[in-house]
Amino acid sequence: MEELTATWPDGLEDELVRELLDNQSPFFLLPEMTTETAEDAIMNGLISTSPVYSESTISEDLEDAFSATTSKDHQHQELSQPRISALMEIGLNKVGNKNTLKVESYGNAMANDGYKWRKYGQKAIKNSPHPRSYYRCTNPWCNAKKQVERSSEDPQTLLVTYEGLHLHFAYPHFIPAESQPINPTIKKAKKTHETQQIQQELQESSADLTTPPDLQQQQLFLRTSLECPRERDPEGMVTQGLLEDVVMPFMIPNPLNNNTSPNYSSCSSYPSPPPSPPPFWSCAALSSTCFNIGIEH
DNA sequence: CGCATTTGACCCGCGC
DNA sequence: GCGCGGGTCAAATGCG
Repeated sequence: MEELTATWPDGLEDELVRELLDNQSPFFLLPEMTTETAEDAIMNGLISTSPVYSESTISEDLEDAFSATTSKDHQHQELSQPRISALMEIGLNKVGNKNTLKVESYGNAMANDGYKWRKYGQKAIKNSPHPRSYYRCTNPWCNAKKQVERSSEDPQTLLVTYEGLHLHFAYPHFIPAESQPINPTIKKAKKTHETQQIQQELQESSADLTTPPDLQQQQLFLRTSLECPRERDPEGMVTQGLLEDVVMPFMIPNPLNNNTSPNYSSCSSYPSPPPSPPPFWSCAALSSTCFNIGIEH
């Protein structure tokens, strides 16, 4: 992946960090920011102008921030110190090999983070009066997961750990447009078949490449993302972004309107074509990233 | 009826 | 090897 980031336009990585650190960024709307203000930001295109970042860029940034002492590159090290303090300030932490973002928020944003999750387990946690719930993205070809538990220190604080990608947002970029097989009228009965078909197409589309399949996908995604990073849906909403993929749902508890179409607030709009994510977040390739969200009432 | 949630069982890694 | 704890599975159940 390093060779991938080497091909990126200059400043792309730092821009991500700026977004991470910038409280004024539409990606990090402050608690006092009203939903209306958030809508304005969205409608004004502030959010939609975000570039697309790679999984490695994000994780490496966070990695840099939390392992400044191991930074080899001097220039990198210079960046790391302000990154550390600033990232810590907005609540970025690291849990094990995962990155944790602690964001002061408001309301029970976790109840609706804009994605549709299916609960697949709940466990009592030792030394904690509160159980931990396990959720998966309802999209069958999305590996995004999250864990939600209540903080033992502050019962009003929910600790949310994200892991994996909302990769389904990227599939439109993997799959050649003419081969997108999804018929919106076909429902769940064909889910398994469709999943296999997409996987097969993914393989076929990259069959002539010599790099490993995973890297092929990432490269393909990166390439298409960079070539058309402002792809918009018919409403003019951007269908790509990056960190807001995960973060934005918490910063805007009620994205635009809760009563919009299910496709808007849910990633479970499969098997219809998936390029209609919540419009202001992304198909970001964000992997193994853990966010720790503090909810305050 | 279809889908989501619940919940006990099971699996696996880790420490002793 | 064994026990423990975290993560996942899957049948049962609930709900719209």
